[in-house]
Amino acid sequence: MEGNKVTIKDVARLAGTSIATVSNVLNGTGRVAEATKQKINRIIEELEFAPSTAARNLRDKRSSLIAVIVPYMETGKLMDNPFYWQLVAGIEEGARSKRLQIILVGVEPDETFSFVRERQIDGLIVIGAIQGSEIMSRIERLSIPVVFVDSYLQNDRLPHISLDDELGGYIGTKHLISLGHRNIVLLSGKLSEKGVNYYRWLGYCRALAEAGIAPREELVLQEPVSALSGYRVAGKIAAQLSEASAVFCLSDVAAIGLLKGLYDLGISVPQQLSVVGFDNSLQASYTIPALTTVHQDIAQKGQRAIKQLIQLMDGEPVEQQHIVLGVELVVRQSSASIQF
Amino acid sequence: MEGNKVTIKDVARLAGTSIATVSNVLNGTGRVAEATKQKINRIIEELEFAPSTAARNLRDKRSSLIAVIVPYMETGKLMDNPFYWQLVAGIEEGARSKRLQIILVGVEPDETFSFVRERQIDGLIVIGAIQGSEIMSRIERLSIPVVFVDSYLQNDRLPHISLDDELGGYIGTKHLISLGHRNIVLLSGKLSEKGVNYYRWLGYCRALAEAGIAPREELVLQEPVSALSGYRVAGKIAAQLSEASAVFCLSDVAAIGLLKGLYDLGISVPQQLSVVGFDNSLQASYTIPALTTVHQDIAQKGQRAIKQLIQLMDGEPVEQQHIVLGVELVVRQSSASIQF
DNA sequence: GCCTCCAAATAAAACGTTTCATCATTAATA
DNA sequence: TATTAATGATGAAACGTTTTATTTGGAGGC
Repeated sequence: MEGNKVTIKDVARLAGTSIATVSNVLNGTGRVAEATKQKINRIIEELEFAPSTAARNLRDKRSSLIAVIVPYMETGKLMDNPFYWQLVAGIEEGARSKRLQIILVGVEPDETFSFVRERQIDGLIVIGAIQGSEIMSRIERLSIPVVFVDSYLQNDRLPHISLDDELGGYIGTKHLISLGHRNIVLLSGKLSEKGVNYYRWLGYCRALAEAGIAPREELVLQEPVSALSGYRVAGKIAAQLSEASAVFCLSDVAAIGLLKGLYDLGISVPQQLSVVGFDNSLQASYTIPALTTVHQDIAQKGQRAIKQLIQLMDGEPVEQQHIVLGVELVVRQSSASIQF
Repeated sequence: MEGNKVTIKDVARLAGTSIATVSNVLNGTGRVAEATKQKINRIIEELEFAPSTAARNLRDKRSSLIAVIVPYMETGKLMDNPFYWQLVAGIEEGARSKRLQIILVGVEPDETFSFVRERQIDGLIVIGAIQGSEIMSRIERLSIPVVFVDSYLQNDRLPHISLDDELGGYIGTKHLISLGHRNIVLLSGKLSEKGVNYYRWLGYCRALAEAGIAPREELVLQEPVSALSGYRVAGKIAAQLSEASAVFCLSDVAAIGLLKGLYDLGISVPQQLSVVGFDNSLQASYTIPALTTVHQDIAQKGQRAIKQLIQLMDGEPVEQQHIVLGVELVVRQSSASIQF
């Protein structure tokens, strides 16, 4: 309640100094006598004075706010894949340690970014932007520091953190091939948008080619990334793709749905069908059977993104514009040698 | 690029009017001739003028920013339970439709909230605050609209959205009792903090009492809410609690871990042990066997929270200070009649 | 032709900071 | 003692809006 907000003026008045001096104490700038400093600090404490960010922002033309752009689904909600939560958690952690705050913005690929200029957002982290989308040109005109995550851009000079998706697709597939599988279904998201799925698919193709296996288009299923998709695909595989002996899902959530679908159909994993996921999400080790999957360090992805963004914002040169994080195969129980 | 930001002055100059008029056009206030309005709008478009939120905030003493306080774990990251993501997604959706932005703040129970005053945050959504924690008195002194979610407060006049946790605990337990179970393990979070777990536990006790079953303290396990906890508990049950025929987990994540732990130990669900979860998370229908669980509408929880907060911020009277959402039992395959 | 009234437009203050240039005081140096 | 240097403190401008009170310029009424 306390009526009106206490301002720097109140502090100055009570301390018997000028507001400039208070400001100096606040920011550790200029020279202030120790005694004065102490006195002012005491009064600040007493009054519970908190400097107005709005005034600072106006003065400094900065907001110490960074926006994280998360894609959203047709339902109007943020993507429900827990992957994003882990990513955001990583970002938030890094931001908090630098006393930055993040604003979370769900945004449709081609939506306007006016809020960035209006709010004088200091930096932007964009998750999952895709080549050629309107978003890119919009962002470039903003001329603020931006770090892309999991985005594929024609312009390689833009800072971004991504994964070696192609390699991920490759090692997942190769693993299955080395187990004797030749008819490997790929359960992917849309390939037309050249995003992460596309590159993982390239890796899949490379592994097949290397093994002398002709790629078959009907084995590549493009479905929304969700558990439900995986579940439904199980039926499709049983009905139309009985020759398949393995499925490589380009996300763990889809794999989880698939495992369940197969279970309901009485198809045993890995005896009758091997399943490999992608992400090594928190859930991956708790599926039955435990999911063999391509590991990525999601939290680190977020941390690297925020770290690079902060460097950019501080005007420090960034050592690497494009950071590609590694992938690693985690073999668990959902994949096995093909049975004859 | 473009050098400096374009301000309302630039617009006024080019339109040959005063900035006051431009401001009026911007906000639809005052009277301004149609021709002038058109001209100004054209110029705004042309210049891509975006009014400075900082200046507005300073003027209006508002920020049109609401903060969502999410608890974080000892690791320094936001809680990794996907539950929070669904909740935040619901909040974000509601906020976006009102052109509000949310800032996501990970905060340790007793941390300072100075940023709220500094940023002149207009509203606050606090998730999972508990009675008696320092947080409460801090928040009250802020005197801004606050909506609590999943929080238990001594002060019932504070607006909050919660679940009928007691009932949830009751129906989950009752379900198991009706299946003939009498030795029901409760896998809970900490009960000393009187949060959601505490009230669910009360419901558990009530159901037991109603059935004339004496509560046994050693059946109530207080563990961190995580899949790993659930997994470990499986071992404990096998080793020390062989008389138990059912486990009621107060979160789906823990149930998922438990199912896996039991599977690894060769204990079949539901034949040897029934398992019931809580939340009906997205994963619940994909476990093997599918999880019987107490359903709550998480997204709605978030939406109601933001809706109520907006009402509060608009100064509208809120119909109900304390909204209690319903729970519902979803019976799937992880629970069954006790086998003799 | 004078007065009143109304629409349209505006000047100026206020919001709460930071910082630059300046000033006062004391200490150090010649 | 006179000059310079260093320290500590300050006044005032600037940041970009919104809003209140005021001004301007006609149009209508008499």
